[in-house]
Amino acid sequence: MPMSLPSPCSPLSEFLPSPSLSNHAVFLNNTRKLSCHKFSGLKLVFIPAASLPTTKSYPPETTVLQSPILGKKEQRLYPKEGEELKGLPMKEEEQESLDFDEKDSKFQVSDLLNAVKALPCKERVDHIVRVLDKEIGVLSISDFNDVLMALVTANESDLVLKLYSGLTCYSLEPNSWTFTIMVRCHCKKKDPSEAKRVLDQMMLKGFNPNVATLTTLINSFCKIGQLQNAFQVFEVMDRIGCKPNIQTYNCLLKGMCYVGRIEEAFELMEDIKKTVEPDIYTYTAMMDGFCKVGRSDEAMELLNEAMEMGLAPNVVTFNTLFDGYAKEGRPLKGFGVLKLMKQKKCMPDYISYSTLLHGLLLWGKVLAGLRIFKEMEGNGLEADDKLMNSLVRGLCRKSMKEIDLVEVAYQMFEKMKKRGFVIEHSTYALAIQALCVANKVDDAFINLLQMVRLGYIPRLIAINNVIRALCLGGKVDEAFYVLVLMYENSKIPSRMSYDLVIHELNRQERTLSACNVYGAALVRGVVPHKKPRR
DNA sequence: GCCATCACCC
Repeated sequence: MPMSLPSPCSPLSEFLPSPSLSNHAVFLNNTRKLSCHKFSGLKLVFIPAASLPTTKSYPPETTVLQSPILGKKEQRLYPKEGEELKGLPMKEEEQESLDFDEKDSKFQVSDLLNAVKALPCKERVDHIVRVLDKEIGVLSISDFNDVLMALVTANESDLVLKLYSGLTCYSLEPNSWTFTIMVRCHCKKKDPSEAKRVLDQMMLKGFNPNVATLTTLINSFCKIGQLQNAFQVFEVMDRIGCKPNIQTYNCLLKGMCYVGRIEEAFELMEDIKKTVEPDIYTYTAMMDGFCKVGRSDEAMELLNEAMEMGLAPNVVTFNTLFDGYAKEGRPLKGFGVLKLMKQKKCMPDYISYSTLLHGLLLWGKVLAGLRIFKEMEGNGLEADDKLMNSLVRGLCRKSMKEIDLVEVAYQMFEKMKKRGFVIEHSTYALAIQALCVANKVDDAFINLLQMVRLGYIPRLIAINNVIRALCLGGKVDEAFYVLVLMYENSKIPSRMSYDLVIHELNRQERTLSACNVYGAALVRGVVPHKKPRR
């Protein structure tokens, strides 16, 4: 029986998350990173007026905006001593509410706000930065909203909260739009519960939220797996007669997939088809759901269905499939996806290539990976440090089974260093391990020294690998040097480390040295199994 | 006015 869309008449429990989540694996792959916002370079900080280095006095609760990126000392919000303040004269009641110590202070943002209002949303913050060294003063709630909105857009949630909490200081009453902004702000901070409280407050004041606001909140709950709360908001929507749109449904669909309730999500999708027109987001979300649980073929079927419906898959749609096949252990399927993608005139992007490449490397398809890497570079997409590290690690891992590859791996590793890529600890570790396996003892030794010089403390297993390789090659002095290097970096070698060195010293009949090493071990609280030969 | 999608993990 098809599941109907939740409404106040249908039992909510059908849509609520099961008490124990059936698919924990889903969560493992959902550590998402915050994307860099256009304005992330902007850092606006509040400085308590009380701490401002000025002879003018400000009310203790007053804070001013200051941007560290302005840098210059001259760019500030408060006037220089003796400087004439610009801006409109303050209204009587504002002066009253601000409770200035000096009533003749004029703290204005009117100029800023007027200029900001004239700008499109996205450019507002830049402008704020530019004119922030002018004084600030608040006119109306809608001006206030404009500043709040600009700051939310600029990912300055904390700043928004501070501004909002000072609202009453300026004798301003929040209006519908203020509440909407605050809901968004809390959602952006991944705190939908707080957003819900704002929503309740908003409705208590007689304002009705619209579909965009409610969808934001639903999405926020879904993103942290709180489907029950998401559906509660969905219910509110129905109650106030606000019609959900395709975005709303897509959020719920995604939420269901996120908590592993794939079948229900699929049923929901079928119902969406009956209610509203699904879009490519709907399909992509469902495909992602299938992919995340290892059902990429079904995702591919959905892609075909979407295309038959005349929906144009985008780069995200395809990238979802790359990831699905990669996780499933069928990374070569990615080549077919890549081909289809190009057929559909969809340009693969950085994520396409890196996902495919990671998948190939993960499953040992290193040569195929190299091919993709070259195609990627050929398309003008430069691999970043992380991807390069990953590629080299993949090559190293593979080269431990296919010794011939060790040269390719090591060349790439050295090329990375030359090009100035950051080499991660784990990359050094794997390179060293691969070099040991390939019996390139000197290179392994050199790289161990190099990584220590870079401030990495190698793990015992890496240390012992190198010590073992050195000892096997008779290079016991170098092996001993590794021990010393460890002391110097406050890392106590293991019993195994000492055993290897003592054993080789014994073999070379360097009894005195063996005794010294044995003694050194005891001093550090390690009792080697191997004893110096008498 | 404001709302929805994808990757790297060593």
